[in-house]
Amino acid sequence: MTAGDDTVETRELTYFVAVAEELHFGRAARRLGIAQPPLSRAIQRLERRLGVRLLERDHRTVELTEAGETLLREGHAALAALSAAVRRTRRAGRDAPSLVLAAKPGGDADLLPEILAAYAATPGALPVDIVFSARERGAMVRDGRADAALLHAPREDLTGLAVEELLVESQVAVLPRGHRLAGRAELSMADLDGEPLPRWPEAVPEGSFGIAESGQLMHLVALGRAVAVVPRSIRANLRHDLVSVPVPDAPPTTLVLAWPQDARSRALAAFVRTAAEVARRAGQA
Amino acid sequence: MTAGDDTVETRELTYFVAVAEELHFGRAARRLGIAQPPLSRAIQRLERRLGVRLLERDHRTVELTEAGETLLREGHAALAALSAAVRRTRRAGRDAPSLVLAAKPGGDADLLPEILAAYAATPGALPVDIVFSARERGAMVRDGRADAALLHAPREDLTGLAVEELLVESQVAVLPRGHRLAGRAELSMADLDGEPLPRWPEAVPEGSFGIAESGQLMHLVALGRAVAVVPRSIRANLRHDLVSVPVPDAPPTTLVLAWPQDARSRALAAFVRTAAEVARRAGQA
DNA sequence: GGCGGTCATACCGCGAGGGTATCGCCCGTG
DNA sequence: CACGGGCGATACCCTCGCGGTATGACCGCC
Repeated sequence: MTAGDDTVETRELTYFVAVAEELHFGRAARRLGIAQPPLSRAIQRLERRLGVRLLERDHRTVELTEAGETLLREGHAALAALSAAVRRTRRAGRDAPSLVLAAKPGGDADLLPEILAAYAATPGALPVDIVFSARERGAMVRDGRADAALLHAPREDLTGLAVEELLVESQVAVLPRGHRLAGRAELSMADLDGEPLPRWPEAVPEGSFGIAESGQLMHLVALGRAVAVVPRSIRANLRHDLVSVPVPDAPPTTLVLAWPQDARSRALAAFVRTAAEVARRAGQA
Repeated sequence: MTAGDDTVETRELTYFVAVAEELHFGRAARRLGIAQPPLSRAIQRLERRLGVRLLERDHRTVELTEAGETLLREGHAALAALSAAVRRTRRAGRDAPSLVLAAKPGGDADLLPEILAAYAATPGALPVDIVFSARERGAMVRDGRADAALLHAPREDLTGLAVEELLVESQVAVLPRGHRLAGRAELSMADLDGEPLPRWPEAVPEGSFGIAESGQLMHLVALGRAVAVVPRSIRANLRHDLVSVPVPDAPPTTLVLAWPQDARSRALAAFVRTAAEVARRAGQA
């Protein structure tokens, strides 16, 4: 009876998400670049179509209903899937196809050069564009900006991605050369209690400066403002004024190659296979 | 420069998917309930907006370009996410909230009654609606028709779902009472070579009748038209004219409880916790 | 009690989207 | 080889959905 049309236009959904995030029709309308009345009507129409009240609006305040919270969360995901589809389609239509790999500077455990060389030797290999990003790599894969990314599990969220484990790495603490613990042969996490944060590069404490890049982090460590616990492979590129000390009881980090779980590209499959092969060889050596 | 509008309306995407699946504008238009010319224009507009050619149309034939295949695959997923969002929103707006659990008849390893009882005893428990389906359970969770499902790994695809393992089960062969192998204490997969299919209930061979329900399968077995290899828990409900024989070398099946990986419902979380607890206790007993 | 702010309503104009008719092209066929 | 049939594209028209402006209804605040 109420059933009606089961489809929701992306415009309507975009509008709703804006209002749900702003909780204010006027601001949302400005953000969307339209006037407020059409926005009000669009939301009403959407509510009518879904047969569900999404926003409880009092003359003073706007708040989400249960259903509204659901649509905000799920709708956001749906819009992301949609723009990912668009981005991937655009990329697939380019005349010069390539693979985009998102990596973190210094976060490749030095495997990348060998992987790239091995892949380039593969028949039918595409050019590989490396994009560096410290925090957005997972999102870049999910939204189609990148074909694959090197991520660190379990530090980074892998939901929605297919992964291939490349390397399990124990962790080391990075300390200034003169630090009281710098001479120790190894440390436990307990030894580091009370040391200045950020202990984990990506978990930026609220209110502190964001660490966008490992160079910044290392700089902070050198200044005695922080202590970092990072995968041991970064030891190869350590600044001369820093030392590393193994931390056996820190949970090991796994370097993984991640890609969209429903990807079908032959080139990507070959790249993944090659990377796994290179990592396996490196692990044995 | 070409950038233009980054948004694609769901109607356009639906249209494209129809054409891409039919590979024929006329048929697609009929399926969509519109005339052919507007459909042609919509596709052209979409191509213009994306800046990519999606369909190579010769006066005789229509075929997908690389980009078109990408958009078909990804767009399909995006539309699914969208209708899942709508369905979940509608359900969240119902005045009588409940949990919908998809199960397979006979596929609950007899855990379900206890799980339901334990959950119902939980403070704030919602009513649980059980929906039976043999093949669609995973899809039902993905598209929002169900909040959770009991699935059998690795037989069923779990991508995109969060899961909790409930029970690892070894498998048994189900045979007619008079079968030549019925007296054996155990069997290997090799013993079953050459036995009539379907060996696996969900893998329905092309061209045979679909086995929609385990009663049908058991009937086929009783008629000597098939041999089934299934989780051992079904032994409890076996027909009197059938016998079961352990098959130790068949890969074990895991009964898992699966739900959408980004679900946030408190009720669902409680249900999952309860189910895991019940399964753990049952496993110890 | 006026004033400002908020969301809803009224009314209007335009353009996107759908329909019909037709074209242009190619192929199969007698 | 001429012709008809089937296909997608184009031309043209019309409707209605969407957005804009103006205004209303309601409320809290100075």
